[in-house]
Parts: sequence; C-alpha cells; structure tokens
Amino acid sequence: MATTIDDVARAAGVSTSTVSYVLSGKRPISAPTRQRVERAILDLDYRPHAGARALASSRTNVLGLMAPLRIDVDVSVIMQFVTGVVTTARTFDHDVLLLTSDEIAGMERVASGSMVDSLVMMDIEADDPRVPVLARLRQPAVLIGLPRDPEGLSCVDLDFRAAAQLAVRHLAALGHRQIALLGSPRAVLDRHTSYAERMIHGFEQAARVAGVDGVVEPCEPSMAGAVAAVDAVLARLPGVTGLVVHNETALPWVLSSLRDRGRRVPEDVSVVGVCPADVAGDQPLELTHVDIPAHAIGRVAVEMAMARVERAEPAETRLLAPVLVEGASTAGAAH
Amino acid sequence: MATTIDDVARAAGVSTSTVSYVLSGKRPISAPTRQRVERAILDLDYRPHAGARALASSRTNVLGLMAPLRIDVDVSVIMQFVTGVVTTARTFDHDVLLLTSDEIAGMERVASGSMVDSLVMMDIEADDPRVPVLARLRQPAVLIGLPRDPEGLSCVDLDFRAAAQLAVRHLAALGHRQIALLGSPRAVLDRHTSYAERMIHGFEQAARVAGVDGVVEPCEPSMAGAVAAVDAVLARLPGVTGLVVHNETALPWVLSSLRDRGRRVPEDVSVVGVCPADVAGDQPLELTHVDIPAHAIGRVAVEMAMARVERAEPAETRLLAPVLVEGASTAGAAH
DNA sequence: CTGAAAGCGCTAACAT
DNA sequence: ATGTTAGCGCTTTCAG
Repeated sequence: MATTIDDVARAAGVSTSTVSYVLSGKRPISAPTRQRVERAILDLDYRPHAGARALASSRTNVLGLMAPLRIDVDVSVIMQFVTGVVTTARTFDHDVLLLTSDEIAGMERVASGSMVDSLVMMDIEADDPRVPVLARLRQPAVLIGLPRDPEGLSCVDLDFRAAAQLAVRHLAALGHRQIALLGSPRAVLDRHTSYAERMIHGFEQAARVAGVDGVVEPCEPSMAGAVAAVDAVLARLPGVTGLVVHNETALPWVLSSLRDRGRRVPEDVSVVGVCPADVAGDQPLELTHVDIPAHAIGRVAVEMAMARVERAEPAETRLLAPVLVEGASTAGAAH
Repeated sequence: MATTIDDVARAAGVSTSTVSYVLSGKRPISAPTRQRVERAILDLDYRPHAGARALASSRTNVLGLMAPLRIDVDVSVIMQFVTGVVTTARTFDHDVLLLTSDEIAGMERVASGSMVDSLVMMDIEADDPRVPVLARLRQPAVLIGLPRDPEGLSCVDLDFRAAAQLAVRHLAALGHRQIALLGSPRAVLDRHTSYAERMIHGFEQAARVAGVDGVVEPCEPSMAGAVAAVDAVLARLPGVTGLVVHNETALPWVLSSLRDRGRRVPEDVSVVGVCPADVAGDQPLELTHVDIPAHAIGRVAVEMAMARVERAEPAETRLLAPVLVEGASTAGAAH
C-alpha cells in the first residue's frame, strides 16, 4: 500500500538517492533520468513520508502558530491573521500546526519534539512570559506584536502608534478640538497587550502635539459596553466632536448609540475606525478608517520566519505603516 | 544538544527499549527502574523526536483539521468548533494541523504523507467533493455536518432538523400562526451546505405539522442583508408574529430593524435565535434560543476520531439533540 | 551525472 | 521484568 522511495527507484531503474535528488533539486539530474523518475512518481502516486523526511533531514516543513482563541480579541481579525499565515505557509510548502495561547508548554513541546521548524506567535503582551521561552528554542520565532524586550526574536505588527497619530491628525486637521479614543477592553489592557498600549500612547502624544483635548476610554466588546463607553466619553468630554474607535466588536454599537444620543455622524461627531477594511465595510455608513492589514501581517510573519529558517537571516522588527481611508464618517468640525 | 533516547538509557543504566516502554506504558516496568528512567528524562530534559516516533510507530499523534476560513460562515462559531477540537485533541495527547477548505488537495497531502492519524472536516456540503476523497484515505475521517452519502465516514452535528422543529413548536405553542425562518446566506445555500438545508426542511415540516404558515427567507450576513430579509418577510407575510433566526451575524441587525419597523419584541413579534449561547447573550435582550453547541460538537468529533484510531471502532453518525433556552424574546401571540 | 551505504531516533518483535 | 536488534523511509556524505 504505502509506496516508498525505493519502489520509485526500482520502477525508474535508478538509485534511491537519485529519486531523492529529483525531489529536492539539490543536485543536477539529466533530463531523461528526471523524466523517468517523475513518471514513476506519478504512476505509483508516491508521497514521501513526512516523519522519515523529518528524521533524516531535521526539517519538518511545518510552522507552529500560536493563536489566541479567546473571545475578547475580535475573532474576525484573528481569522484574517490565521488565513494570512496559513496561505503564505503553503506558498513555502509548509503546513501549519495550531496551538492555543493558553498552553504555554505547547510551544516547547512542539519545538523540542521537532514537530516544527519555526513558530509564529500572535497577541503578544508587553511582558509576555512566552517570549523568554521562545528565545531559548532551537527554532526561530516571529512575534506578532511588540514585547518590551524582544530578546532577539523577530517582530511584526501594524505601527499602532503611527495609526493613532494618523487618526488624530486627520481629526485635528478637520478642526476637531475635543477628541476621544474608544479603545480595547479592560481585560486586554490589563494584560498589557502590546498593540493596545501603543495605540493609547500614540493617541495621547498626537493629541498633545496637535494641541487638542484627548481622553481615552476602554470599551468592552458588547452592546452594553459600547453604550457605556460612549456615555462615559460624553460625560467626561461633553464637547467631544471626534471619536477614534479601536474596537471592531463595539463599532456598530458605538455608531447606533451615538444616534440614540442624538449625535449625528459626521455632522455632530466625526468617527475614525481603526479596524480591518472589511469590518469598516460592514458598517451602516462608509467609515473613515485606518486599516489593520491583518492578512498582510500574517503573511509577513511567515515570510520572516522562512527567511530565518531557509537563509538564516538575522531577526528584525517590522512595523507596517498605517493607511487612512477617508469615508463619510468624518467631516469638518462645526464652527 | 538534542538528547536522544539512548542518552536517557545510558544515564538511567537501562536499555533503550526500557525507556521507550516507560514512556509508552506498553509493558510493565518495576517501580525502581521507572523512577530512575523518569529522573534521567527530567535531568536531561529529554523530548522524543516526533518524526522518529512517527516513522517507527506509524502514528503521528497529530489530527488534521480542515476549517473553512471563509467569511460567510460566522467566524465566532468556527472559532468555537476549532477550540473544541484543539482542546480535546490535547486531552488525547494530540496536536492539530490546520488546513483550509479551499485546499482540497491538502487533506490528501497530509494523509498520504503520513502527517496525521485522522482528519476532522468542518462545513460539509450535501454533495461535498471532499467526501469521496476522504473515504479512500488510510486515516479515518470525521465530518462535522451530514453529506447526502457519508460513504462510511463518521459524522457529527447538531440535529438541525430537530432544532427547527423545537423552535417552531415553541412558537406554535405560544399561539403564533404566521412564522418565518431567517436563514443562511444565499452563498451557503447555493453550496447546499448540509446544516442550512436540514434547518429549512425541519422548519417547513414542523410548520406543516403544526398547521401554521411558514416562510423561509435567506439572509446575508450584514446589516443591509438583515434589513432586506426582514422587509422581505414583512412583505411576504404581513401578519408574521414569529421569527426563527438562524444567522449569527444578522441577529443584531434583525432585532434593530424590527424595532425600526415599529415591531416590538416580544409584544408584536417573538424571536427565536438558533445560535451559540454566547451569541444569544450578546444581544440587547435575553434571547430565546436553540443553542448551537459548537464547542461540544468539536469535542465529540475528536472523540469519534480517536475511537476509530485507537480502538478501531466502526464509523457512526451522531446528531446532538437541540436544547431550547427560554428568554424574553418570545411571548404569547396577541389575540 | 549517478550509486552505495551510513545513519537520523525511535518502536516493537524476539529474546531471555 | 528487562535487553538486543531489526527495521521504519528518507537524506546525504562519500565514491566513482
């Protein structure tokens, strides 16, 4: 049943090593030989045994992905990261082993057990306990997010600081003088999740530089949370005319609760979302937004992992520049 | 660096097979010997090489999961399936290799290449082209969903037919005589996705049996789609007082658009959701719903896969009985 | 340009 | 209860 490389070699009338080299391309093979081997492979429907290959070559062609399967990080964003990682991995002839974040031992297990060649880790916190562990593994790791100390690991993320600045500058340029950030849920902030903190710092600094009032309000990912956060902002900053919303789940409820409070968008309040383009597109009005290119981040993460595995390139940190897409949810401040 | 089973054997003063048997528990080991071996394993921080193990034992302890990373199937439901699968796999000492649905060749690749011991496939369509392929693999497969012909494969899903019946009976018992099903998006129906069709059949049959008017309306997973579907139902069945909503994404927009149309819930219209409990909990009112136990389905799928791998149990189909949770969104029909 | 053969690290007979 | 050893299927020197 299970056809082996020897079966192929016999059928093609060559040695096993020749078959191996046809497969790997690691040494020149004459055209006729190559063709006989390829014919035999097709005829026998031969598939190399992954374990045997891993044992002999110490390469698995598998990438480990640690994804947060929690619920407070927006699932659709996670999904896009994951698809970015999986589809890109395939272009490098790699498969993806899925680990959940709550299993800190998982990455050690799969790495020490030689199940993966590299690891990609999502949802990195400022002082993430997984980072020192990863730094000591034999396999290279790429962090999606930015810990306080990367310890020599590669990192990639949207430049959330710049994203916040972009949003604030856009509002300030439109004449808004009182603006607020509706941000991540408390639980995310309490974990000191990297992107949430960078977003807040960028917001506060940009507001200061632009000379506008800026308040930051956390926001739970539910209708009730969104309503409460909107009300809190209206109470803290009654004259607010600009809102930056960095919370995919709350976004629709923020918009509906503004309407319920008698604030029209964009006439009374301008709203800038910080979210993936498709989330922006799902809103009832064309939302001005700073795109979170989740798919691209996943792709870049894999490319960086492959660069380290295949070409032993050094670790680096890449922050993707944000892009603001103007929609119908922002307008000049009423004078 | 890489410590092997021989290093452990030497350190413990035993043979390699003894170490192997301590690890697998496949033959009795005296307490003192076992302790010496375990000590050595800990001291050397030994981790068996997964590839070598797979090669020698033809078992990988990896389960392949093919998940639809599309967007029209609600992502939060997918996420729950996935977590159910991953966490359960871990209790069987298995890891999960993630495949995307758009890659029909993927499952053949990982199965023929002996990367997995079994496969779990989500989002099965009535005449799914992957089913015949899976049926011919060496490894057992479990389908989440119900194809027209399982071809000897195991299947598991919520009994959507019974779920629809439960919802309809609940509404009928409350005196509702004109009811509608807001169902899956067209794209899902066009693929003849198994659960969507079973839901519709169950709804229509139960309405017939209960002697009530029932209409079925597809619904796109967006605000616009929900509004359009609600309007379509109101037009087709102006006296509608009962609504079954089987569309997680549209749910909030259905509720808000009913309000916009001047229909109060539950005074004018009773609404039964068919969705995971947490989605029901996210709604602005306590929703009467038939739970989709996504996590449990994922768990059962893995258990069935393991039963086949480890105990060579025969394939079976398991339909989980639905449970209706009464909330505040259903009430007696106005007389 | 091709072949022969030595492992890779582990499991599972087969011994005792 | 424990040890010995022959593979598992592939990659990769080393030899031509």
